[in-house]
Amino acid sequence: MQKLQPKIKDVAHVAGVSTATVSRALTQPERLSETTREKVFDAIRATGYRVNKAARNLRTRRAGAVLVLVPNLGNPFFSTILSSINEVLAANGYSVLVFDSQQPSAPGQVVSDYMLNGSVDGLITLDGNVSSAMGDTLKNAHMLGNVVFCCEWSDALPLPSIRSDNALGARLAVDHLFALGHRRIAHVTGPADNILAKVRRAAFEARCAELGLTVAPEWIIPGDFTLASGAHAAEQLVAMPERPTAVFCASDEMALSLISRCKQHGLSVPKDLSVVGFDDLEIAGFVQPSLTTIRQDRTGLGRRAAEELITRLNSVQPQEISRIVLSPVDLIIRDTTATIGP
Amino acid sequence: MQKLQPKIKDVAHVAGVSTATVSRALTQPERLSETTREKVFDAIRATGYRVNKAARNLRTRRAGAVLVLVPNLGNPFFSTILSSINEVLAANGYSVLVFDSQQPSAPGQVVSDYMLNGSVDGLITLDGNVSSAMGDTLKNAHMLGNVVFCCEWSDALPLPSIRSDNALGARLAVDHLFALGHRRIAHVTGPADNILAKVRRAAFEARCAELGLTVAPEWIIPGDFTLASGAHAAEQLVAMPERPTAVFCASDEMALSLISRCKQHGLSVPKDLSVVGFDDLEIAGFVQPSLTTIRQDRTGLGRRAAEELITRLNSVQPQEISRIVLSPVDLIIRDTTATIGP
DNA sequence: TTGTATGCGTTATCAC
DNA sequence: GTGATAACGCATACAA
Repeated sequence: MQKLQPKIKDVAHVAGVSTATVSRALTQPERLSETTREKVFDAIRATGYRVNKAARNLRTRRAGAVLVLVPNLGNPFFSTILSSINEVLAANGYSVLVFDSQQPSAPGQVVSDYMLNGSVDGLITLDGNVSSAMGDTLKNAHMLGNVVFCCEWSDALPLPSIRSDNALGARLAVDHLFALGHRRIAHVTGPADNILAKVRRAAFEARCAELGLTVAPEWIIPGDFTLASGAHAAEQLVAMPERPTAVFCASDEMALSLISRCKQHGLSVPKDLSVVGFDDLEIAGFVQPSLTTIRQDRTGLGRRAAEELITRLNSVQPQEISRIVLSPVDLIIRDTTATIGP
Repeated sequence: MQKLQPKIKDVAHVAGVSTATVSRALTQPERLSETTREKVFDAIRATGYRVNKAARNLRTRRAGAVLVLVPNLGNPFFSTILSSINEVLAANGYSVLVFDSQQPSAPGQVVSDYMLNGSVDGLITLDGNVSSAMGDTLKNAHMLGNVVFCCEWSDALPLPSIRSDNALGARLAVDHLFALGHRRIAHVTGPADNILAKVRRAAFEARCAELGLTVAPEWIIPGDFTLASGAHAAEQLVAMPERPTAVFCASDEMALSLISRCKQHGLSVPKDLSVVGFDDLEIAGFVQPSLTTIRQDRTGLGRRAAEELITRLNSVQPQEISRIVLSPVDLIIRDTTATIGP
């Protein structure tokens, strides 16, 4: 005895009004007289009515949903941001669809589909490596105005971007180490094709140059943001004949595993080596020694990206402009950095 | 000059066939002759047509989407699982909607809405603390058959549940410590209302009893899975007059911060205290000393939960049965456990 | 194998 | 302030 989901017609019948009135009660209640409005809401409660999302979406040509493209969902850095994006969007009546861009299926294709088939109204991408093909597709469909970058970005696409002041973060790290007396500073990078890695590395090198510091080529150690690459970087570091006295890692995860691996080699942090991370993951404050790092306002990044998108979705004619919002970063001084030894 | 999104009618016109034929080409291409099928696909390419999801959903009464309810998206434990859920669902043509149950809005209400208004076809919940009200609502709508638990579960709802063998995990931990000579073993629990915490604690106590070990009440230290609570537990531990020689933590995060805090108090792990965690987060293998822990197959949990749900969505009449799938756990012996000192 | 015609449940346009 | 009615774009029962 399947009891069918009540529809707007059933509510109208119970309330003794037309379907149009029920619909209005749902979408613009202020336009109804108080008495009919209450009649309708009573009927809605009585019938257990829920609006059919598909029908509404079809009619209004809106999805009430947003897609978030995440590079590696398993990374806690991104999932925290996703959480705050979810919070803001949910509060504004939007559902959140999520897609991991690490998946086998071509992400650009998938994302375009979501946008073009009306599954979602907009896109927040935490992945800067979006294909230009995707950009073209969305542009042709006049949907490029509903895309916002968060954290990462692409210089090829002139879109709003909410990001940390990565260059400042790198400078803060270098300045801090410099002030502690360090003159031989290494840098563990992120993936070569990652925009964050590029910017942080460039700023690191520029600041070192400004301070008159020489950075030997071998001190630029390639990493990829992962724990494993941090450990690998440590191996290279300890093997250097003239070891740097400090290292700036482009991510906390690399910094943490680098420190652990250095310990295994008998190197003491910060006595023998000062280490600065980037991100300020929660665990950075709970390890021993606790990690000096550059804090990113992850919650703020997600929140502001979501707000930016909502603004654009609400505007009649979304502009394809590359508004850049820089989120502040802070140097969090903990226990992995110290003045250089004798 | 907004170029309107082409519809099925436009494709039909270009291909010189009826709209029904175009629709069939999309949904059951094998039922068309090869020539017309190709004509249609050519027309689809030519027009840049994409099916309108809302219209299709309205017509088919399906959403092609699944909701995943996550308690604390920011927790890497859950986000890894979400990632593998995403992978399986995407491969099967389902979109993934995500909702963080930590949000202010009443999760049960929100989840029910998603299910009842047709936004999603099914639900995978990683949160065992779903309200019974939600259960009732879904049951009334005959939608309870499309819900699957993953990791956590609720004894009040007879639903399929993909979970780790938590009791075995606790036993493995105790047995390992016992074999190393430990007789005074403490336990840091998860939140009191969490089903995983309950099961792990009960199994811990039961195994200790079986082995003839006494567990002083104060050795059961309340935690809540977080880093902060692990540090707090460490404080209590070091303050004990007759300290246990080993501790089994209900999560890796608690274990990691407990170890760090103990170090600050001059306690050496594993010399003065052996520690076993639970989860096997990736970082457990990258800290120094590396963490002995109980591995959960997070990827497998997510994958199997997704597969279970898909099976049920494909079945004509989903059963409301409480099929329990136990995912194996493994003791991963690393460096935080050692034989008891003299 | 293909075409015709109807309806999915809602909102928007127009009357009243 | 409210009601009748026509779309929204697609999939399917039925015909051919």
